[in-house]
Amino acid sequence: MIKKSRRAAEHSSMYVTVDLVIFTVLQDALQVLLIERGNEPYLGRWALPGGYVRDAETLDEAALRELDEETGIDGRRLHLEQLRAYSDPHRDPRGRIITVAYLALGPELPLPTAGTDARAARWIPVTSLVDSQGTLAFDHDVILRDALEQARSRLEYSTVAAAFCPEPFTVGDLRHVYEVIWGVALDPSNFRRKVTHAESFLVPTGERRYPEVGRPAALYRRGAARLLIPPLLRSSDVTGTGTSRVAAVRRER
Amino acid sequence: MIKKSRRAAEHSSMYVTVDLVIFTVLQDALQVLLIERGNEPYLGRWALPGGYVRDAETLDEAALRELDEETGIDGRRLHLEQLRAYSDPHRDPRGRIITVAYLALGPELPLPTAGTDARAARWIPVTSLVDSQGTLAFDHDVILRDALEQARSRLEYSTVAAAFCPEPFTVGDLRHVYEVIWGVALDPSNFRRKVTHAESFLVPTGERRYPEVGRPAALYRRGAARLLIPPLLRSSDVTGTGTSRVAAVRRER
DNA sequence: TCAAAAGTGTTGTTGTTACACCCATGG
DNA sequence: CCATGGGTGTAACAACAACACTTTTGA
Repeated sequence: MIKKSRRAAEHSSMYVTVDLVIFTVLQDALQVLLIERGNEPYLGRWALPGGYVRDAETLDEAALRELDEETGIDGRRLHLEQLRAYSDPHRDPRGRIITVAYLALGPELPLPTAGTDARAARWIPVTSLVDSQGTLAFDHDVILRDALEQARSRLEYSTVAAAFCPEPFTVGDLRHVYEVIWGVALDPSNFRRKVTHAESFLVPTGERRYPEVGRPAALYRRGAARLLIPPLLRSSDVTGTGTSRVAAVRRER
Repeated sequence: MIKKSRRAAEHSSMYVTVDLVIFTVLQDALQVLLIERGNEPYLGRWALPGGYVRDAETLDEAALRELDEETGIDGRRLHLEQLRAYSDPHRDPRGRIITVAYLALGPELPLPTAGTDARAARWIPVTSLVDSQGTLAFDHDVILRDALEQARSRLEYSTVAAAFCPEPFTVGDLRHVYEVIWGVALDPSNFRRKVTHAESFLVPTGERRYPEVGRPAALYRRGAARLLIPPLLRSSDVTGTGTSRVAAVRRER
């Protein structure tokens, strides 16, 4: 912010946007909120929700505002973190627009209504998008891929997985989140031990949930801990995209 | 990038800068490159090097260019990664300027020459800055703190520590980097086992280095691995700022 | 032969994996 | 009484911390 102010042509102001990668777990799949664009460029293509950053707001505030405008969700109820900035000079055909992507994680959210200039808004299974690249507007394919990896990594070292579960939830609910996002099957007994032994991760309510079939499960709320100690590591090969093998992998040797 | 284009006053273009947190290990301490500002605002105050992003370049390219301009270093020889964006509307008194911070890690670098509009450029021990907050220009104290935590965390899961060591280096050199950055003492034998067992972290050259005193040490170059498997975790309480206890902590119970 | 740093071996502990087994409920 | 998930126990194994010990050099 110091140098080269004499050569004004070399640097000029730019537009800055935030784009939101909003994940939720729905129907045994990780889903991302996409909108169908109602304007040029990329008219009719699916894209991440987002918008311009205003003069007097921080990026975090812009992300929260866009979240509210696009989904009607109160951002304080979900996990929101900055992912990174994307800055290719040609990423937007309208001109120089850099964007800061945000990762948002939340429990089963209401189906959003389309905004004023979006034709539609939908939850889309992430796996269907990652398998077939090149479908989203702008560089949103890349952003989505980075966000997915970030989300998977976050589950290892933090307690954010609980942000996907409406409270109160069972250990089984929580395990389901891990299985869907990592695309693997986890051993129920070992998983239980780990999450219940991690301090301040789960707070028992004392209540139980009676399922249609099977033994009732203890209910929990989210504890105060935000870091998961010790971490819950994925055993390596969690690189694929499929939720298809969730059932198949269990107990394979 | 879609909504509210009719209310132009709400969002306007902004200036975007990159700021560099350049770390090196020098004289048993982690040092950061700072410049003394030669212009208003914050004239005479110490700040992170950085500059405006130009029209036709990505943020990465801007960071590499600034690195070259401020230090004369070829950025391809060191580790460079995006940290995050800082966007407080009042972070720069000149107006709305958001910045994207970069973390750069490299081996003992040449003492930089001051740029055209910086009075001076110096390596400063990080601990002296973190202990006394509120000394740097803009929000650079916050950026520095975030960068330090990021660097400490990176050592756990990646092989970047080797980026601080001029090749070829010994296991002792590498351990020294960990000790200085984490501010703790590590057990030499256990450290050795971990880094030599991690695949493709260290490549033996077959040579040895003969120190002034003591047994000669095997020399290594950096291997191809960028992820450290298994990770080298700091045992928890690595939160302080001091390198002062490096020697004292060893073998405490 | 001593100091100093490199490097090896060993032991107890902790966390993980794989799996056997028991529990509580609705049909 | 059986299917279905919830939940406990346990033995084999891997990683790790602590630390005793050996090796190789210059002085």
